[in-house]
This record gives sequence, C-alpha cells and structure tokens, in this order.
Amino acid sequence: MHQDIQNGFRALADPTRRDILHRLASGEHTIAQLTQHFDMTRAAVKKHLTVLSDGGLITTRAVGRERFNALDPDGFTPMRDWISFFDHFWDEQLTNLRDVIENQNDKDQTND
Amino acid sequence: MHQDIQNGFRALADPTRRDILHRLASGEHTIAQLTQHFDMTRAAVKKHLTVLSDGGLITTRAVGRERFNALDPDGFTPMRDWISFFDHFWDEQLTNLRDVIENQNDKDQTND
DNA sequence: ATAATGTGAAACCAAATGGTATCGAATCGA
DNA sequence: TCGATTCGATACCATTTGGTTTCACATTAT
Repeated sequence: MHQDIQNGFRALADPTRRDILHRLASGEHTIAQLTQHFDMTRAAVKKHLTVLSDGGLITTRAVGRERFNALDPDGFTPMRDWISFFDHFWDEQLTNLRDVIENQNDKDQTND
Repeated sequence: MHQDIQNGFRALADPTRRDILHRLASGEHTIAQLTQHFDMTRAAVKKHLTVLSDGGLITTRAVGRERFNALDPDGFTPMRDWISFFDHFWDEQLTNLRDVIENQNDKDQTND
C-alpha cells in the first residue's frame, strides 16, 4: 500500500493518470471501461492503474473475471498535507520580502 | 510561468526537487548554496531549478552574478486545488458504500 | 589586467517511463 | 464443452529523465 509519498506524487505526475482519477470519481470502473475513453491499449491503461495502486490512490475489487477500480479516500492525504506545509510559509515569505524592501528603502534614504 | 498544472505536478514528482522546496522554505538560496546539500553537481541542481521554475513553484532574482531562488507563493495553489477536488468525493464515496452495504442487508433480510 | 567565482548551456550517457504487441490464464455464455 | 471475454504478464521499443562533463560568459576581487 501507500508506503511512500514518492509513489503518490509520481502517480499524479501523468495527465492520463489524473484523468483516470477524475473518471473514478464518478464510480468504479473496470480496465475495459476506462480503456474506452483513452487512445491507448488496455495494457497501457493497466500499467497506469498499477502506478496509481502503488501510489495508494486506488483500490481494486475483483468480481469474477472483472476488476473494479475505485478511488482510495485516504490516498490523497499525504500529498495534500505535504503541499499544505508550504501554506504556513506564505505570510512569512511576504514578511521577509517586506523587510527586504524596507531595508532597501533605508539604504536609499541614507545614501548621499 | 505556470502555464499548465502538468508542469507543477511533474516538478513535485522528484524527491530532490521536493527537498529543494523545503530548503527554500527557510529563505532564498543560490544554486551554489543548494548544491552544498546534495550529492550531485551544480548543473544537476540547476536542471531541477529549471523544472521547478517551469512548474511555477519558484522565482529567481538576479543580483550581480548570483541568482537567488525563492518559493513562489501562488505556485502550489493549482495542485492543492486539484487534490482538494477529490475531498468532496470522500463523503459521497462513503455514502455510496453505505448504500451498497444497506442494500446488501436488505437483500439478506428479504432472502428466504 | 588578471584570476577567481557564479552561473548558463550544450553534448553525452544510463536508467526510467509510456507505449505496443503478444501470449497465457481465468471466467462467462451458449 | 468450447468459443468469447476480461484480465495479467512479459518482451520489446522510442522517448524522457536525471545525471555528468565540459566549455563559455558575466561579475567580483586582487
């Protein structure tokens, strides 16, 4: 399962895989169903599903010869949290930038 | 600049680049300063910085012969929003799952 | 002026990636 | 039973990616 955040970010780095996730948001899909919407072979879609599974973003439920792929609710959390870490730096960054500008103004004023 | 969300997700898909972003969270760094912390050449770090810039996650400020790289506050927003889109599906997914279970229970109860 | 420093860019290389084609196994329907 | 369907796995291919090496250019220091 979701051993590392690396597999998660890697899974999100491909547009086809992000498209697959959007389609799975409307419910479970088999590989054949997903393949209908893409201009590639079933084997290629299967590879993407493997990457998504390694990233912990989807789960697979087997019924007979079919495999129903569905979103994994918890899979997105690590990436979302990682990105959110940087939210706390925006204000600080802006404060630093303001300080730089103010110091620059001080220098300008004391230049003669 | 941040033309596409693809460049952003691609930039986040590499552990070295995520490490660089964490280091830039503590303030501006030149390429040489960043390179000290990695076991790779300055040219390799520069390539990563280019990818991060293409993803809209950093900006570069030139002072003399030095280039100060800093986080771009707005760069993370598209990816965070993209991931957040799926947050709205967790409840729905769970509701669907609950419905499936309840329907199953109904079937069980009406089975005789 | 000249050497040292900080960077950019290009050529090159090994490995990873995204794709196809193909084979085989399991399951369903007639 | 037997053909059709759904899928998994492998071998193979072209391109991308992450890295180095090398050279050139601009800026700073002596």
